[in-house]
Amino acid sequence: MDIRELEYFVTVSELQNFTAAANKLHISQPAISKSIHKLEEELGFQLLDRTQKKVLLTEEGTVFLDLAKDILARMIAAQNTMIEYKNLTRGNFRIAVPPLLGAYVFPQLFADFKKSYPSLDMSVYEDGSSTAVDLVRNEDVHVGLIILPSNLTDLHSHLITSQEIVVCLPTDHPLSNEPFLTFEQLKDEPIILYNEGFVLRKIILDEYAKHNIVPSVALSTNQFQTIKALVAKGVGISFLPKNSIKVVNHVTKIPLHPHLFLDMGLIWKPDKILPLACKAFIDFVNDFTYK
Amino acid sequence: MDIRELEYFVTVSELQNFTAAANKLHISQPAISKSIHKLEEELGFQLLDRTQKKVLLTEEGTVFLDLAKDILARMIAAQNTMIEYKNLTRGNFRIAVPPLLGAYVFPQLFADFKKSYPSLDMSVYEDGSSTAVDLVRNEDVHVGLIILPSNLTDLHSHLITSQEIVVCLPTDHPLSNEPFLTFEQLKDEPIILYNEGFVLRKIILDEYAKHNIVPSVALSTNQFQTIKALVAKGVGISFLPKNSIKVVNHVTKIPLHPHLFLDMGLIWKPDKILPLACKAFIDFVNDFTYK
DNA sequence: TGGTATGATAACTATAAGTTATTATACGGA
DNA sequence: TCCGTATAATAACTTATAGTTATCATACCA
Repeated sequence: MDIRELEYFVTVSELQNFTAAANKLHISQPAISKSIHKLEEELGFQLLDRTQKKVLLTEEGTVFLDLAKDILARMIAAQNTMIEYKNLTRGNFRIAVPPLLGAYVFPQLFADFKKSYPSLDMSVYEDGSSTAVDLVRNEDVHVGLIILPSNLTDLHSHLITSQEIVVCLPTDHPLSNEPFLTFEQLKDEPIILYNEGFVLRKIILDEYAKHNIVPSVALSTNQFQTIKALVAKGVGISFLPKNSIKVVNHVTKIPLHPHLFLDMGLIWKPDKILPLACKAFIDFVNDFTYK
Repeated sequence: MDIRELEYFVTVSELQNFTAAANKLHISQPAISKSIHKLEEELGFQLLDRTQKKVLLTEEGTVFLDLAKDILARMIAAQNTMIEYKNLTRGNFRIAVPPLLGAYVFPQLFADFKKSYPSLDMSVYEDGSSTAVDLVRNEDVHVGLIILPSNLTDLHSHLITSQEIVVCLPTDHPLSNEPFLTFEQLKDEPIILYNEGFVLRKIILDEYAKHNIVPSVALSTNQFQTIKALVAKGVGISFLPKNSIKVVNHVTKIPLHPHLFLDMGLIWKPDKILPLACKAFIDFVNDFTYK
């Protein structure tokens, strides 16, 4: 019992005519005869009554017609669903986005991607409990948005944007008019950082360490907004990606000397077969330029 | 996209192994490989990830697996349904049963048939508006239970039972002790008959006519019970099949001379393909002896 | 009653499903 | 780290079957 046989049977039933069905299906009439006979042989009774001029369904044929139509409809529905996946009008994937990147790189990326692929869904994992790299390695997510480079010989990666890290000072700070600042100039300033575990914290502390300075950490938080507000209030200075803070009242941004950059990119597991939606996202990111 | 391909895909997905699936399906492993490749080719993307030791579903494969399983389940359900029709554990047909036969031949027949084929259903058409013969000719029903013979060259028929028609008299009637009765003896008795359109009425009136007697019809009814009650009350005499009245108070049954018989049988349209359930009924009736 | 339409049948062809033999590769144990 | 095993892919070939053309039998309509 074959899908093709069902299709032939349904067509003959509807047209009540073998020859017409053959024409509609673009095959010869004997092929239809053979197929229907095979089906009837297999079932053990007649489905069609050919004694009259018109081909009519037997009682059993009527029952079988309904079943066959249902199966064919589901077959077509399944094909259409898969075509949607193929056409990227359906699909979803999982992406890990750490808080820092979720705050300012991801929204733009997401919005632009959605404009191109409105039907594709992504599930965002922003949990701070595992790093994005681990989530990708464990295949809990298909791709991760991270600060590059890490030691990622086992993962593919793609750079999205390189952002300069700038010093954030209260506007009325004595250093706020300098064209650039060095870590030496900042050694006595209390600083506001992300909590332990955030990549940006580590990068800043590593820079201080390079200059053999032990900074005074006024406060740690996992909230981007909190950092900005605390800087504005004069609690301390901070370091943030240049574009993450457009215009904030009472906060001045000054580049470091030498310049300090933060590379952000996408990572995924090589060899692992990704959802088409995720491949589309990777390709999209490839062409994406962060504004 | 073929049922067989779906079956292979589902088996491989469940066993996570091409070779094991091939063994289970009793075909060679390359046949499975080819089939899965064909499916993937057609859909335009991979369903299975063979990069690991175990064969794993891709995201699209997971979606397709559900759809494929559903289609296969419905295919099997359809086959099982048709097997039930074949095995006569499912099925139904339509039968015309005129009121007279519905009252005493049919109940026995129906009960015995149901004992042999408890899952088969029959829809009984007992409407007096069309005759059973017409209902069979128009294919409103598959078979009819009728008084034979009629002029039925266009229909197949099968005799079920031949019943003697007896005179029904009140027990205190002067003729109630006769061993048999002739129409001559009954010419002045008021008679109670079925309504116009009932076969038995016509048979009785035809018999009177043969003897050139115009009987006095006291009353006509379409109710079997009414006839019996009216005879018991002495309103008139009547004529009924011998076995239709077992023992009724105040009613005596006396054979006619010469004997008058009523042949009852089943009719159906030749060439017309009947439901298997109906064929089973015809075969059953063939072996049936009316008690 | 003869012509047309239609399904069945027979013989043949083409397609595709399946087979065996073999290769490439990933994984696990020593 | 390397070898042996398990497993999927590939190639070449065979078989099964779906489809074709040609033709016949039959039912219906004018």
